[in-house]
This record gives sequence, structure tokens and C-alpha cells, in this order.
Amino acid sequence: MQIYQPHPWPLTVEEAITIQEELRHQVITQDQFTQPVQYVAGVDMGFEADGTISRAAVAVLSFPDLQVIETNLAYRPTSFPYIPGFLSFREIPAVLDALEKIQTKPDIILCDGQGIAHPRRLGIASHLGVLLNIPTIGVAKSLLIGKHEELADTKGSWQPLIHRGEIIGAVLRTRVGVKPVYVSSGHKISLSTAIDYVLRCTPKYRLPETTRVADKLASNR
DNA sequence: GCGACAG
DNA sequence: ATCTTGTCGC
Repeated sequence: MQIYQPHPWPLTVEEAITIQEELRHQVITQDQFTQPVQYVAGVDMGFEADGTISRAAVAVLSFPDLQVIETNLAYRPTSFPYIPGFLSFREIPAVLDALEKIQTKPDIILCDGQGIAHPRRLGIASHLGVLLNIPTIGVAKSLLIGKHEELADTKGSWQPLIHRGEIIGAVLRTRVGVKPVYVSSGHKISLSTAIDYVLRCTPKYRLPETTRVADKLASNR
């Protein structure tokens, strides 16, 4: 797919904060689909050579049947360290590389990490969504910020994730007896619609099939 | 100032 | 994320 030249990648946290403060105003947390959802994509990251090399895997699946349509891998030198709150600056460059050769443009991308459930409301899913101008969903395996009530041990049960009096996402049980995932709007999608798609992409395991396929691809080496 | 802290 | 064996349970 066509990747437009993004903003220059920062070298310092200070520069990164400036970019986040700029882009946060472009995030849309309402449904804005141009067409019916036919393809969903997942992204997974891996690192090699002591973390100096980033490896990004993308998997495009059909929706709602979740069959693998296309995959791609990309490598590039790691240019930013892992710092909580700045994950996107470490991972998005390689993700864009991996998406570049994808022929089937996904209608939604499920990201490994937060959407707006972020200190400045620009987690990796929101950041990627704004850069690509595509609907994205944040599906994180653990909490970055926010508080929530306990949730029932039933598939599909969820509780709002609250931060500074705002609902920034949802803690969602995708399977009985497993730890919940943290879902938030990335870009061009509402929280309720995001929850719906995450559940529809999670027929069997805790994590969406999209990220599972990308994960398998990235680790099968 | 003291913790918390996506992957 | 990554380093790693066995082990618990369906």
C-alpha cells in the first residue's frame, strides 16, 4: 500500500512529545469507515542482534472469516529505545516498511499496544492510524494507564478504562479464564465498534487472530 | 519527591 | 520485547 512520507523521526523524548502533542488533535474516535470491512490486519514486532535490528510482521486476513490473505516481513535498524509512552517511535518505522509491499489494503489494523489509552492520547495504534489515515484499534496485553473495576469471567464482558475522568478504553475478556486485554480506539473508530471487532477477531484465543498470525510469522525463524 | 510504566 | 525447562491441565 501507498505510504506517505511521515514526519521526521525524533531522536529525543522531548522531540517525540512535541510530535505527540501535534498529532493527538488529528485522532478521530468516531466510526469513519469508507467501505464495508473486508480485510483486517495485524502487526507484530520482534528484535534481533541485541535489539539493534527491528523486525516487523504484517498479516492481512479476510473478514469475517479470518483467512490469511497476505503477509510480509520487514527489517530495519532500531532507532529508538523502548520507553513507556513512546513505543510508537520505536516500532512504527519498521511497521511502515512492512506495510509498504502489502497489496491488499486493510480496512482496519489491530495494533499490539494502546490506542488513545495513553498519557497524551497517542499510543501506537492512534499514531499509526493518523499516519496512514486508516481505522486502527489498540489491543494491549497489559495496562499502561488508567483504572477499572473488576470484570466478570465471561467472554465479552468488559469494564471502562478511566483516566482523568475520561473513558479512554475498555478492559475486555476475550475468553473465559484468561487475563483481559486492553482495547482502545486507535483512529477513525469508536470504542464500542472497536470492542465489537476485537471480539469478532477473537474466535478461539485470548488475542486476535490477526496478531496471532503476525506473531507466528515473526517468530517462525 | 515517590511509584508506575504498552512492547 | 527477550532470555529459557519443566510442568500443570484439558
